[in-house]
Amino acid sequence: MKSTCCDIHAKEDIETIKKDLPSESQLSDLSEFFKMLGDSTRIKIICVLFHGEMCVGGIVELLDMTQSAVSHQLRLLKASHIVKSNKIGKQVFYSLDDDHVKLIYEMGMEHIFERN
Amino acid sequence: MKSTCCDIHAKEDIETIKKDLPSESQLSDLSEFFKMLGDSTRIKIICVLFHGEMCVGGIVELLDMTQSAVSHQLRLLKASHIVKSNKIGKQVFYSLDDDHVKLIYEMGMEHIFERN
DNA sequence: TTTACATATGAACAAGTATTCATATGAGGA
DNA sequence: TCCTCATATGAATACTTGTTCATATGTAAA
Repeated sequence: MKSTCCDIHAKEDIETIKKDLPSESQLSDLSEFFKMLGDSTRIKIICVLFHGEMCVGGIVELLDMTQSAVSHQLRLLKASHIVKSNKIGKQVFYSLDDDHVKLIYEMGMEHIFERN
Repeated sequence: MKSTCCDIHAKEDIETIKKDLPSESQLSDLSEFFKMLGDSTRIKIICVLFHGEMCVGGIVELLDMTQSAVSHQLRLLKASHIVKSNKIGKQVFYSLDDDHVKLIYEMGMEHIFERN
């Protein structure tokens, strides 16, 4: 905890970086966002929605999961503004709500493939 | 679970999308990767390393956390090939090991700012 | 207005995980 | 060699979270 450990970095550098760091709440929001992508079920749902709008029952069939489990995850994704919903009759259609997600997904895939 | 729920989508569509989905293990790897970004402490560490190489003690001082907690998280980040380490004498310097991370981080930030 | 269907939701449980504490490792200086 | 410093690590604990089960809501058809 002593500041003597990093002699290679002047005290000023540490302070400069500290001031440059985003706020606690911003970083918290950001990690919450990535946490949404950090679950196998949710990534699968997002993957399905890359193909376009899909109703809950369709997602359930595609992923071979419980309707309840899918519904719970859709709720989280919606709260994070990653998906949006559109009710038509008895059915609720979900679709992606953010163009960044596709790019982020693709770069994540690149990371997976390029690592040793 | 009946396939009658999504009359708007022909049975063929469901099967087509199913075949188009990445493998279970790819999606699992991908979600594991995002899971690494989905923690406040780890995002902070990554954020610090955007400024360049930094020793453990420096990160500890910057984030005002236990050396043990930081070390545990660095271990996870290293296992995910997000950071790499470089030992010089008694100190271990960590730096980013993947160019995608910075881009992914920035897009994540855009998502945070653009949502309502 | 009943009934069936599509989806949402609350509670409970199991599994996973971040931090802490204590201690180990390993390298350089005395 | 002995001691100190920087970092790593194992075990324990508290907390978070994904799924399941049961049930509620809401919509359309009969």
